[in-house]
Amino acid sequence: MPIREFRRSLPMSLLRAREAVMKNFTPHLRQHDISTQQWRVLRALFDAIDSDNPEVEMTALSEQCFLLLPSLSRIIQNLEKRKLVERRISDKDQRRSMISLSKSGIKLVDLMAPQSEARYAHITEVFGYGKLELLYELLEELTDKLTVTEYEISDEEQSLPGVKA
Amino acid sequence: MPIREFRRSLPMSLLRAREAVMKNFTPHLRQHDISTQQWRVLRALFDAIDSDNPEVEMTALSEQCFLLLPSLSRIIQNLEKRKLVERRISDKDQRRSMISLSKSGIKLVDLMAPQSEARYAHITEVFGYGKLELLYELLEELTDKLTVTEYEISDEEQSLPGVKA
DNA sequence: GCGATAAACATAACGTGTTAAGTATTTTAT
DNA sequence: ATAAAATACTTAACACGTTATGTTTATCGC
Repeated sequence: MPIREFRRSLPMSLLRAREAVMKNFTPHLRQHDISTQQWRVLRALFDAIDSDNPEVEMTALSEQCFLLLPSLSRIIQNLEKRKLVERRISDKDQRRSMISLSKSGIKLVDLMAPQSEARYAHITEVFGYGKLELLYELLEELTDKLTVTEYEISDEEQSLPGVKA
Repeated sequence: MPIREFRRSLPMSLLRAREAVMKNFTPHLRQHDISTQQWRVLRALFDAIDSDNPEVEMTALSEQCFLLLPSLSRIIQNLEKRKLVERRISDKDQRRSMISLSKSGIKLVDLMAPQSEARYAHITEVFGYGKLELLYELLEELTDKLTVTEYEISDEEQSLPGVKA
């Protein structure tokens, strides 16, 4: 008997959906020479301004943006060169970098965010609010259930943040 | 008013879910030095064996595997060096490459497929068959609806395969 | 206090994503 | 029949994903 037809695979379906969604955003981002990952960083730093502290450490930022540290390291260097973010070494701990949006960074997010929100509204309208909420819930539940049972199925021991064996 | 909290963004949710799912497969793939993309190619070529023709053209393969041609081009070169796939120039059209699994390629897929299926069964069990089906349907509908309306919202004209304006 | 360990990042290396440009065939138009 | 356009890739360039390794600073054990 043939193995499951591979076009109906969960990773592929998620990938296709993600690509379809992203195509609604990337053209606008590209007009400003911002990648989707760079945009995630800018958005996260923008959100931080409204909270207590506008400065975010690399590790915290990498978790919020779902980026690995090596990727974030390059991205911040890039954004730093373009004067969109600023880096300050922590006084208390010389290892820590405190990242924040620069003035032009804030200006850029202010400029771009409305367009992004408009595209998001478009997706919500096309797909339907109820279905979108349902999809969010399903995705979250899937992620949670797979993350919790993750270590049970790994052959080799691997570090699992948040899970103490 | 603050813009929508960015951790609840559709691309991020899809990305997190995909990552969570992939973590069930990648350790096994890595044991055989196969990337997820390489695995998609091997699986597609394996499926082709059961159909009428075991040889697949690059363009067809790229569509089936959801890979852009430049990526596929590198991947096939890699798999060719490792003697997992074979390439033959089409007699009818010298531009076309006909790709097929080699004997050792078939052996590798035969060896790896059961493990992959087992992981997939695990996911189905953990998440629930019904929910998985529902998720598939939602993802497909989302993808379709966004793909159809794609050209309406693009600022610049861009080539849209499968959509004649 | 001082050596060992850990934490916070940076760099390196390789594969992939993506756009642009190049090459070689085939088809089309005249 | 031949120049022009299209097709099927390949190559190039740059950013990101991922693992491994390096570097610096802080903390822990004694």
